[in-house]
Amino acid sequence: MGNRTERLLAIKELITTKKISSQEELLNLLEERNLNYTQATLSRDLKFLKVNKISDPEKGYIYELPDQHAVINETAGNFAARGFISIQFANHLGIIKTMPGYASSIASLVDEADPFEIVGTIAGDDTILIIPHDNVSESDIINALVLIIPELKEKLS
Amino acid sequence: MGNRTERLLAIKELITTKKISSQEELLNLLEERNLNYTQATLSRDLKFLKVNKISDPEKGYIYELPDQHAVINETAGNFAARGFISIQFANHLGIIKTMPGYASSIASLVDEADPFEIVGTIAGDDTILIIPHDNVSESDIINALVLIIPELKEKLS
DNA sequence: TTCCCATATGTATAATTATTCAAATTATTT
DNA sequence: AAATAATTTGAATAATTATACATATGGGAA
Repeated sequence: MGNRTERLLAIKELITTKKISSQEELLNLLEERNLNYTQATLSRDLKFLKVNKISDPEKGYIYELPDQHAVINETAGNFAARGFISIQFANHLGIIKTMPGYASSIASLVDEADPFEIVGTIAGDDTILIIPHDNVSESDIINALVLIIPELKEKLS
Repeated sequence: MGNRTERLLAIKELITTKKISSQEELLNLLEERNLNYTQATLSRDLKFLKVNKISDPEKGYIYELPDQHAVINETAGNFAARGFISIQFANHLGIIKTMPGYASSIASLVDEADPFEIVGTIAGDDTILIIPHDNVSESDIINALVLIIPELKEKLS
């Protein structure tokens, strides 16, 4: 034993690829992969993975991973917040680091909101350059960002 | 006893307004409204209403009505629809033009929805290349897009 | 009305899932 | 390394949820 991680990955894969409606069913599928555990462990795993049980026309109820919906579910702000990594300042300029691919969409949120603290932005793939107006402090910029993307609040304090 | 409808309405209301994590809990809340039933009936009601049980940080798992998502849902779609400008086809490839910065986030919606018409996407800053499977028509692609982002419907007809 | 038939519900129980407790394993500190 | 703490797991069991079966209720059809 001892391969909790392997088991959790297998569970995620099985849940996304098959319609599974009970822990026993899942248990058997894991067994086919030589992952032998008990129902108790599975119960804990499902809770850990925050697996939901949702209505299904075919099988009554089936397990589903939580982010299935979360993706669709997402607001622009959540989307931005997820990709946001950090902001630093150098020479009166702000540099936001994002996850790959997120920079331009986050920057465009800033541009659209058009906060008066900011002249403009330049976005690459994972970096945004924030160009502030004169006499605008770093904390002004941060406050403006939180205003535009409230979901960033936690990451920025 | 004959007020099944009243009971079902009460259940829906209770589930949307409170975090309820067991049938017994729900049973007691119904009792407070002079709706006296048994757990068996509730079990059937929840199945009838297609109520899901989803992970909740506070209470472990709670009941949730199935269309809750649909509403929030709109936001990601609206976000995408707002940035969408046009789609054209050339050489069996689709080219979506978006407002600056929107390309990658719209493309990721498409990727995540994974429609079987589409092999994959490549996104720049304001352009997405859609690579369809063979034998897929332009209108198939458009229909798939509308499925993924219903808000696009008006723009695409 | 009387006889069906479909639906709704309760009781009892089966099936499923969560948890307690102890043992084993793994990680951390001294 | 030894000691200690934290984590993981299984077995047994508790708690929760679903269902088989019986009974009741209400709505047509004859």
